[in-house]
Amino acid sequence: MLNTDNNLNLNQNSNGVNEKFLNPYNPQETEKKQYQLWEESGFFNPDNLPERHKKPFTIIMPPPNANGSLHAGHALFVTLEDLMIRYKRMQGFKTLWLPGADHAGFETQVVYEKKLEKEGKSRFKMDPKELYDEIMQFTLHNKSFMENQVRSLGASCDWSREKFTLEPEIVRTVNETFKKLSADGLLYRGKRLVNWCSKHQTSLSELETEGVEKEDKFYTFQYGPFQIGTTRPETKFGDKYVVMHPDDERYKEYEHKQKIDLEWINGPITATIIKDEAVDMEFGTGAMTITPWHDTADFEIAQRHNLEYEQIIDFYGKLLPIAGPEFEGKNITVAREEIVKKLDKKGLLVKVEENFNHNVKICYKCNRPIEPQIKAQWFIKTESLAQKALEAVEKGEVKFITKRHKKIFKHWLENIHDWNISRQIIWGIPIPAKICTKCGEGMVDLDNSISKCSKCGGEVKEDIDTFDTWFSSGQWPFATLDFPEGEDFKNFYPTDVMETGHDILFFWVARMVMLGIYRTGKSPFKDIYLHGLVRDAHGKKMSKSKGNVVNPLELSEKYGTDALRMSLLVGNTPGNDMNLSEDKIRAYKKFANKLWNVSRFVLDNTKDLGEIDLNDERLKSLSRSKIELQNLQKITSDITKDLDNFQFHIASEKIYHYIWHEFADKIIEEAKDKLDEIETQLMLLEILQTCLKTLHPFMPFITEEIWESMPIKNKKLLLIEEWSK
RNA sequence: GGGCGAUUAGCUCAGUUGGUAGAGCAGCGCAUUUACACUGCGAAGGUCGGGGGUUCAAAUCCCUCAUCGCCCACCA
Repeated sequence: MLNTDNNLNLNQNSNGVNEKFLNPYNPQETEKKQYQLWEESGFFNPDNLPERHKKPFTIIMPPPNANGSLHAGHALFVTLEDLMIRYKRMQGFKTLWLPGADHAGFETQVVYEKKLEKEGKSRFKMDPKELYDEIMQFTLHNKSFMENQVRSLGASCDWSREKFTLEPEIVRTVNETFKKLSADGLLYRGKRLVNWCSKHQTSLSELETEGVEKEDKFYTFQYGPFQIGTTRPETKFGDKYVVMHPDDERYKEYEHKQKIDLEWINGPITATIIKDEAVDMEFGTGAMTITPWHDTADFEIAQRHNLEYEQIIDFYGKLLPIAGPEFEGKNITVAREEIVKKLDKKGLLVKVEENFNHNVKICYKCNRPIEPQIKAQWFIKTESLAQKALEAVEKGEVKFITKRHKKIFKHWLENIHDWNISRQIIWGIPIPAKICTKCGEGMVDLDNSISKCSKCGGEVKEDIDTFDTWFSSGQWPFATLDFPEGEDFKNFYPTDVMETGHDILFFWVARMVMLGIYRTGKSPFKDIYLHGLVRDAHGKKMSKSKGNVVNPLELSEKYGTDALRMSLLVGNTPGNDMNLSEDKIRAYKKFANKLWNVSRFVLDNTKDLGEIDLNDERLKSLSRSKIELQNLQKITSDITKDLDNFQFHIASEKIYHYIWHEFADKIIEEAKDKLDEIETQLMLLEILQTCLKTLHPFMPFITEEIWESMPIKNKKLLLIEEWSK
């Protein structure tokens, strides 16, 4: 299947140019071969790098979710991180790029549930253990698939150190953090209002919900002497508090905590008047009733005044017995109109306004409205953690490449809420805790040794919830380096660059900084490079429903990985979204071809030199005298500066421009008249080898392939060649 | 309700300390025994969203307006 002529031992070309250069550049063949050579060389592993590689440079790879194929965003991060790693490796750093795979708790469970649904099954009818094992199989299968995709994008990461988020060592670290948080008083189990998704049957963090504008009917009801407005009549069964602003002149005759009798949905009730400043006097009538169990704002009011809470809606979105026999068990979506009808009949409906615009929270996965519910969950007190993270940013221990993200980051940390880390899903790390069946007390229990409640002595049961994925992945940088005792932790922590998508700045980056400092005392990384979203050619967000999703592997198959990589680098500024079009990739395929032909020309016309030594005195004196070589030096030094400043979009364009419009268009054209001069030949070879080195981090495959044919003595892999100074 | 980003050639985007506007694609013209048709070369194309200001000089700094997009926020 392989064309052996193109594969082996074509380095010595005493009788003319390599045969392989007679054909156009063939990325598919080259890429497989070169990746294998790199991997077998062992140089992806920092321990195997030559002596000169001393100072560590580390990137922890954002572990891709092991639940599907890679998308364009993955191709982008692999390209950016591989660029940095290859550049630093050539510069002589002891580079570690640590790959991983994420079980991606809720994400994967959602993917798997969809699969189950298609097969007519439901997770709620399955044995939890069986379900877990099935998802594990599914994940491990995808994991190896995903790893090969990362390979084919050219990632020079150390596979020997690869970590999976559900490995025992990772789980141990995560559990210990949980315990430490508890010991330090930063963890509590509280009955708090959580974002409940009735479809997925789990609570979600603030970040896992989305706010959307929605038009609803706005109802005004007569509630005793008051008129109260609502968009959610179905929650009103339990409303027995009517709240107004203490300064509202209209209601000054009523006193705080005053009781009044009134007629309501299912008959007469006694309501209590509450005065609270949270009420907006300008809105509606300035009076409202509250449903503390199902509304965040109401919950806070209720807490302030020590009011009673009642659950109206169950966890499946159905009304509870409190709604009375007429409504009990009905789905809230159908009950709403019926309740309005009933109130109307009783003469309590004042008016209905159509098209009332308001914000509602929805589940970011299924877009169903979130039903706030009170539930006992584990919460992390985030304030002190956030404080430390802010200090690290202030002191410059963590730097943002895109300064606007520093602002966004700080703003979020300054307004942080406590973090609910309990999830009611099976696919994840089980929370190592016991819950008292009597008083509800939660106790952290890593070694399964607690058998009765520490507070009331009651029976305990295991907590069946799992951790929010981000709680464990927030510890990724130190967990993967075998914190606290491992050699890797001592050598490679803190890491150097965190490169990831700006969409997970809060989800992940902020949590890593907080938890990293909390566990290790140091920020887990020094520089944060955030990339934007990869959009389609016209700036539209890629989505399966729109059918504009591109598969990076198909593109790399079609145009070559190097071309794909260049198209993701040129003109892509840090932090900003980018558009990816096939036209652009095609342009860099042409560039690869151009370089291929340049190399053919140079190699074909420098045969007289034989094999030369890179330290050849002739090259050195040439560098001092030739204007072309001085210009080249200027270019490479500019590019070095750009790379150091994370200006990859500029660096990539510079090398592209130089090779095509300087080297090929001018230098080679002018050299054609004096090809018989040794000096000319030396110059061409020198420029070519410098171009290959400089271009290697951007386009690793073709440069290594050409390098293989360079007539250079004691040649190493280009992968570990020295970066041109 | 706050905050942020964008607005540059027909399209998609670069342009990091202010110094006569750049790339890819599309379109136009020329070139076919050559390193390269998976091509080369050349030309064309922009009052840098509007208005105002600072400056010898502004796409770049400041103010303001407009349109689009994103993020954050417990207003029934």
